[in-house]
Amino acid sequence: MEIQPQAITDERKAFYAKELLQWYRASNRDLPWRKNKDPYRIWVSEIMLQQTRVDTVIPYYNNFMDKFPSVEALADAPEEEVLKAWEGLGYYSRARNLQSAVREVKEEYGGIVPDEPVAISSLKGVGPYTAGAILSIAYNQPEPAVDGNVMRVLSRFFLLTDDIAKPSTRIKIEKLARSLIPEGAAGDFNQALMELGATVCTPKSAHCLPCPVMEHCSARLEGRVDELPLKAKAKPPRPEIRAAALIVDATGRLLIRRRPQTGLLARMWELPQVALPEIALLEMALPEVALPEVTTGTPSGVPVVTAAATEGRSRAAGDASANALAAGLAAADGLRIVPEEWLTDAEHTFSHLKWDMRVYRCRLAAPAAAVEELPPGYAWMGPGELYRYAFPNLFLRIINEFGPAQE
DNA sequence: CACGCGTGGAT
DNA sequence: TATCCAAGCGT
Repeated sequence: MEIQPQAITDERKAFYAKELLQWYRASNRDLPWRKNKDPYRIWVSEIMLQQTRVDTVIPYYNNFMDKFPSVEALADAPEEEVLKAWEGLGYYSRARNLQSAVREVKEEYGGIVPDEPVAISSLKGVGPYTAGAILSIAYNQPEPAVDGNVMRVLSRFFLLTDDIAKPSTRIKIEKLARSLIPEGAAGDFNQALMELGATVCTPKSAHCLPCPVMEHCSARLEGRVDELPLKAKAKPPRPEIRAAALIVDATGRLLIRRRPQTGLLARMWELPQVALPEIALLEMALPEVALPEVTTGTPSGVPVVTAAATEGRSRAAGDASANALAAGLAAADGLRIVPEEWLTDAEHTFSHLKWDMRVYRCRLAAPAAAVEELPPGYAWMGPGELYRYAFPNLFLRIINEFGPAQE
């Protein structure tokens, strides 16, 4: 580790641990998962807090604990209910892994969350950070819990210049963090590190004046707080143009589709939608042009939108994406639809992917008698049944604005 | 090790 | 508007 030789000394370590612990015990936040040390409650909170802010988690956590207050309750719940309780929180594999791991705890450990590093680390969704957090907070074991906060805070105090985006750096900082844990105070100390990072020593601006350890902080003493921690830039998300179909039948039911078992948004519900082929991308880039009114089908039998696209979008672009949507759903699922009206564009950025989605109001092309025979994975969602299906936020917003009333 | 995996707040 | 990034993990 590239550090100043004088930066890490027993004296500085002792100062750091003592001051930080005292600060935390005097001023820590009152959070719902701090009511008691129930390992299950700590566990759920740590999973929810992965890559997610405290303020976002709190309402989800309270609702989740109401619905699934114990290992037993969560183990016995239907998966759809768990996903529904996670709806909008993101990283949905966390929910599936959590329930899977809780079921293992019920079956293999008699419902008691294990208190040994090897056992707890073997549970699905429990990595090095979460294992350390549960062991230290619930069982007060002297295990480090190194998250982004801890890497930032320690990088600054001890002037560590390793790239915190690299996995190897986390390993090194874990060793340092382990050596800092005060006797008998692992839980409070680990939380103190994170609390400092979340409330004082924040990424963009280190608020040094209220910091309990500023007096001996190496980065501050060297005037290098703004440079640390060192972190490699992430790759920008890959753009993808898509089109979605909002289809409501005569009784006000919305046509929805369940996503695959694995991958992006696994097992969540969505509007039927496709990625647009390159040809559509090309046409969308065209300037507005005058086109003859098209009222009949294309050679491939795919219907063409007759209403001119609105909102500054060119006629060519609207037709191209709507046609690609109809062709795509026919090819992928055997679902025959007729696009009727452009509704809106929805942009959504994932960590690694950026969707630019056109949404069309469509109708089924199938004869009325065949409408009940849907392709596999498809379902009709009746009015007021939104509570039964788990959607990612992107689709929730579209459904709430343009879908049938949910009362 | 690099990448896939959501969402929203802060700047 | 663009960028960062938050109590990370699985593959």
